[in-house]
Amino acid sequence: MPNSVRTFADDEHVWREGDRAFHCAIVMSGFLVGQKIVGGRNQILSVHVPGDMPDLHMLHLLHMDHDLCSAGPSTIAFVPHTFLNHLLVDSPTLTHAFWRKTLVDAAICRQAVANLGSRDALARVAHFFCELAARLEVVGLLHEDQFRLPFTQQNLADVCGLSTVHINRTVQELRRCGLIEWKAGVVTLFHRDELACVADFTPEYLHLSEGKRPEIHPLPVDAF
Amino acid sequence: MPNSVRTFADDEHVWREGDRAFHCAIVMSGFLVGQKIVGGRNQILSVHVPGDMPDLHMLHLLHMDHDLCSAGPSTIAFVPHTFLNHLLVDSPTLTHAFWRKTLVDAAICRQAVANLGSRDALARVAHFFCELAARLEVVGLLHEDQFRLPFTQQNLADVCGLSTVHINRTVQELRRCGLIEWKAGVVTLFHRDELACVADFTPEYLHLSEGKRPEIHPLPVDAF
DNA sequence: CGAAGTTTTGACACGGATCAAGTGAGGTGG
DNA sequence: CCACCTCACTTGATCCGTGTCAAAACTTCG
Repeated sequence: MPNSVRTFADDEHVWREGDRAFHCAIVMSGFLVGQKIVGGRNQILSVHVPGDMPDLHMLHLLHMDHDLCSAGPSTIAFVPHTFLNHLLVDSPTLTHAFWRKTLVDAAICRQAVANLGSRDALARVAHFFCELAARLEVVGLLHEDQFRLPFTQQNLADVCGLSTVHINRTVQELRRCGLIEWKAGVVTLFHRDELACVADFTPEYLHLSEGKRPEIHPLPVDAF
Repeated sequence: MPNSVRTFADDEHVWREGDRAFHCAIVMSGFLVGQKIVGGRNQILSVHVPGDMPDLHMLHLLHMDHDLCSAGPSTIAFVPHTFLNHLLVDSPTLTHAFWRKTLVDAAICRQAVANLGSRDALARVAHFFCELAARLEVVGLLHEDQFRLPFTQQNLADVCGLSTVHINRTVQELRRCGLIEWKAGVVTLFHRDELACVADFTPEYLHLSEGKRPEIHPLPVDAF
């Protein structure tokens, strides 16, 4: 694919709200977050890990409705929309794959709504770690329940809709319970099952292990 | 389109979490909500108005990750996936339109994250009314800033992640300020601009008035 | 070594939850 | 047509989770 790669420092903007994008970003390394100032606070709407295409939706929408910003240093590849559009015209399969990717992002977003609307601070933070671990595992960035996370506690506060002070106390509680460690930008999960229990986390919404999309004329079930 | 129409009473389930769907629902009248029990509470993740296709994502995902449920009586049309898939194979334009629809739903979901994460009760409720009015206006169900809403205050509480008691007080405050009226299942917005101000509502994220998707070989800009 | 940013701690304030009781309004049966 | 029941809405009192403010300890880096 034709592409140009660019590196971003911590807290550098890839797109801003209102921007019109002519390229799709692909996270090669590091983390990107979708965010927006609302009610005087910065609210992180989505977290994107390597392999994600955080602005795939811009293929069909005219203007960004939030900022896209690096959290920690990251390297991003940009592919022209024109190229992708030609690709998609020729390949229904690829179209479905891309579409599906945006649908999984939407499912993750729905889960965030559930998280913010109905869980207390401890469960929210625990859920964040569980989800991130699950997603990083898929792309091979989780090693022995351990992963790099170049976030400040402020970032985590912006994800969880909490104050930094309270995030700090909540993270300490998770540490005290022996569930996680987080220092020098590295997170370790000590008891993933217990953490998942605290978080009320189940990974189904990530739609990870679902079989491939069936052919349009489905095969008999026992063909699988 | 081949379709079967069914009516649902208040609080009847269309799909449940884990279900596999072989038809797409289209809301003909009434309201559907996507919801999920989380942390002992019922959290409404999305609200669907007539014209919406609340489970369009099930064309590509295997299992529902939340319940779909009627709020108030509603009539729903069901179209077989097999039919839609054939339609989409033949029409890239329609594929883009459907894809785009799921992307707008995702944008609305992101806004819900912002809402729950960063706004206080008053702004959340006000935002809900603003958004719903804007969406109903598009489908011609808003008449003189007035629309039918067959919700209980409990439903609204589930949308906003608040208790019924507090929803009640918040709605009363909006009434006291002369911003809304809500009785007998009919909502009236008295000062939409002021309400939008309280809610910090801007409709861009609904991506309503954006021009149509340009052709893949774009025309010169002054062609519009 | 100093400066700036991040994490930690404590004291206190407040928004919203919870609990409990009371008021309606619509639906049903006698 | 009225008595009753149920469910939604309303109100008041109290409690708790989280926010805010302010300062101290620690880190990172120039």
